[in-house]
Amino acid sequence: MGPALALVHTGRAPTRAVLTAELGVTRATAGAVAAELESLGLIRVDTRPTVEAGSQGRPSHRLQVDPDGPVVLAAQVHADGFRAALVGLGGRIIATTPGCMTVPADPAHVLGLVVAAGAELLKSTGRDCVGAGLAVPSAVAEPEGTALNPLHLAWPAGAPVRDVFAEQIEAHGVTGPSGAPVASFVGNDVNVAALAEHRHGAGRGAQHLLVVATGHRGVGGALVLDGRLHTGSSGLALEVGHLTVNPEGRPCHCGSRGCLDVEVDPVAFLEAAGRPTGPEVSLLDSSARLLRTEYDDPRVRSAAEVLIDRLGSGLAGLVNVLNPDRIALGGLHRYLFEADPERLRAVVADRSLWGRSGSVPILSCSLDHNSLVGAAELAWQPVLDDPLDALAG
Amino acid sequence: MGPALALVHTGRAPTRAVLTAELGVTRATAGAVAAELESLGLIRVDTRPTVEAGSQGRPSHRLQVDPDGPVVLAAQVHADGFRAALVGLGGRIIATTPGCMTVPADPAHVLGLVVAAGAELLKSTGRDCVGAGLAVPSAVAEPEGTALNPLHLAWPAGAPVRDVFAEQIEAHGVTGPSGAPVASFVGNDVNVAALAEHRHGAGRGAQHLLVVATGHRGVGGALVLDGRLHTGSSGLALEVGHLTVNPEGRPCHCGSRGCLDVEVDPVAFLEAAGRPTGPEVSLLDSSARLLRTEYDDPRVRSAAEVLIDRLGSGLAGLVNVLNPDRIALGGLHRYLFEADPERLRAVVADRSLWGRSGSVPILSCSLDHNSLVGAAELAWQPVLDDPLDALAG
DNA sequence: GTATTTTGTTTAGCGTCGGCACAAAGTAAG
DNA sequence: CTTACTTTGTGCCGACGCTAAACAAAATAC
Repeated sequence: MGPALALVHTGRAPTRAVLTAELGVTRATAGAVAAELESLGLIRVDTRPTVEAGSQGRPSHRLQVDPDGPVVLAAQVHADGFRAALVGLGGRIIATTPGCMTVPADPAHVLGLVVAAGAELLKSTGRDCVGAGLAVPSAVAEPEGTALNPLHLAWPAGAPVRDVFAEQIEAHGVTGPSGAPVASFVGNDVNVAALAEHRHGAGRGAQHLLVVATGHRGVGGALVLDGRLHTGSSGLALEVGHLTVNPEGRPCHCGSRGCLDVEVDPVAFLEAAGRPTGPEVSLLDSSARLLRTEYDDPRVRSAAEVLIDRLGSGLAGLVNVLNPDRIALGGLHRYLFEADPERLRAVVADRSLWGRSGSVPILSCSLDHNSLVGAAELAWQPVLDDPLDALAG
Repeated sequence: MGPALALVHTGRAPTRAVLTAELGVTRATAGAVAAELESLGLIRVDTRPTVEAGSQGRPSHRLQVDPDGPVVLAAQVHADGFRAALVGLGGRIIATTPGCMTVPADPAHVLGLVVAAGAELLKSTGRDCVGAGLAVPSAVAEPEGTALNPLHLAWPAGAPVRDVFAEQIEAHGVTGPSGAPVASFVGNDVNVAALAEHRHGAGRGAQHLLVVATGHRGVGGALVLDGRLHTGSSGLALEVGHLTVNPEGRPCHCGSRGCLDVEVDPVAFLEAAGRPTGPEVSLLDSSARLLRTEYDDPRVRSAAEVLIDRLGSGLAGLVNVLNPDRIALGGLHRYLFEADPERLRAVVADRSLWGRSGSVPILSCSLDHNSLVGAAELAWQPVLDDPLDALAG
């Protein structure tokens, strides 16, 4: 049954006829698989006649994820607080808490709060839960599941986030249909956001998707290869923050100088534009506002151009190494790109080796809450891989 | 039957019992698969009693590739000439031509010579041929199969090497058991060398293997992910030659300065060591000799240390992005590494972000003629994937 | 109204694999 | 030397999943 549910999940199998073609099996087999998924309550077959212009033959029934089907619990923690959501198949956010602010606290406390919020959502909606996923702003070492640099959270380096999250899931009674605590997964926020963008957003249809994004501080990268996240052999791949993008640049805590991490982030931008870098929470937002509404201010524009050139230099280096066929940008990088798309495209093309790779399409991330949806993707993965086993076991 | 032959090919299935465990099937199934492969003439079952100390139970028969089985034609062209070989399963070189020198000439001429040499080997040995592979010192664009920068060969950029190679295979009557011309494949020399090292050399058992190597001029990189070559979405990944490793370095033809390509190659080394850079053909060999026999010369040592530091800087950047669990070095990089292994390891560990990734093991490439064996791997791949289909079709 | 096209379903049959029993070939212990 | 035990290899049977093929259904084309 393998990848059939994934095809419906990502919208690549709108009908049984397409599913048949995508799976490379007979209509009989595809029909049986669809019936099985329907009996599991995961998908629905819409038998209403669809008005499709210019098509001959018997109209096909539409396959769609069951809007009343099971959900997964998605959680995100970041510097300022946390958010929990319930996410269905297809990346649909069924319910979400408002963004909650917290003071820094130890992992068990913060994850307890976010899991409690998610459990509350489950209770109030009455949905079945089949998994849980968490996105954290830190590299996550595999296979231990520890957070190596949760600096923004004031957590100790090496905090065992996977285990703590699993404990909280169990403690708050987040159980699946079988009554046992659901399986839980933890990933870096940019990594899982890339997964979400690949399946439901700006990365749909890309073979190799590179995502680069900033949060309030620091730069993250992620790579989706043939539909799977590339996290390297110990979860630490795509640490792109310390590519050199300005040989004369400011020193970085890593020991080098001119790193992407310190050269292309909201602080660097606001300083270059001569704006205050006051209360931390709004650095990204105020950068975005500046780029969108005051781009005719010469200081803003020239600051943006300098940062665009440096970002382009970093992206070109990544293009030479990874040869992706699409790039999606998030956070400040997205706003810089949208301020002057052609400039960034030109810099990347100019500094990457092959015109062909240089012309790699660059897009903005297109999903709201892509880290939440991505955390949910982690939790959905076992169901996508083997629905029968994941729901029955 | 999938990966069974690949397990024998790479030495991971020495007996049927191990094959059973590796495939995760029953003994009955594994035995049937082995019998099938034996009937195809690909492997042999050695029933002689093997002396294995300390093992209870019935001794197992050894599975080995059939030394008299079919071969593939492997070809390599480089700046100075070419070489052809016949390679059996297991990466065994059955026969090889001596290295042949040529003057630069057009692709059809050079590839005609190398294929003719290979055809001659086939004729003189009387072996069955089931495929052909070619390694070229140039990026190969996919899916076109064109050589983008065959500078060392004095070929035009964009030369359709795959088509030309296939034409020469057909023209010289290199046919398989069915009588049709064998399938042919072309790859970049460092890429296919990485494949060979992963399967039969220094990369055995690695999950994600990074290979960096120099030839006479220029730097090449390759990445093997979960046993498959990562060539990016258009064949141009791992162009590592233009990583910046020396911000104050010499200008590079790519427009930047201080690129790995010009900072860590034989010319840069010999110049730094105050040695002549005369006749092109021996630049790599004389660098190697210098590093092995005159490392107590202060100028040699200090030149080597400077280049080791720059190489380490480039490798650290790649480690941060790719997070491999092993690195294998070839060409000059190998000799630099062997001159002072601890220094290179220390630089890589120091400049990569995580101590854990920093401690990634670094090794020397260990196969003779790894590009030839790698070219053969390309040709073997269809047989490994589906022996029945590849040999019967 | 009839033919054509495409989709969906039913049935029969084939091949692959797992489970199981049994045989084979060694070591370990008496 | 005999017996017990462990591990490997093989033959048989049944469950399962898939394909092929025929049939049915629902639209358009003429």
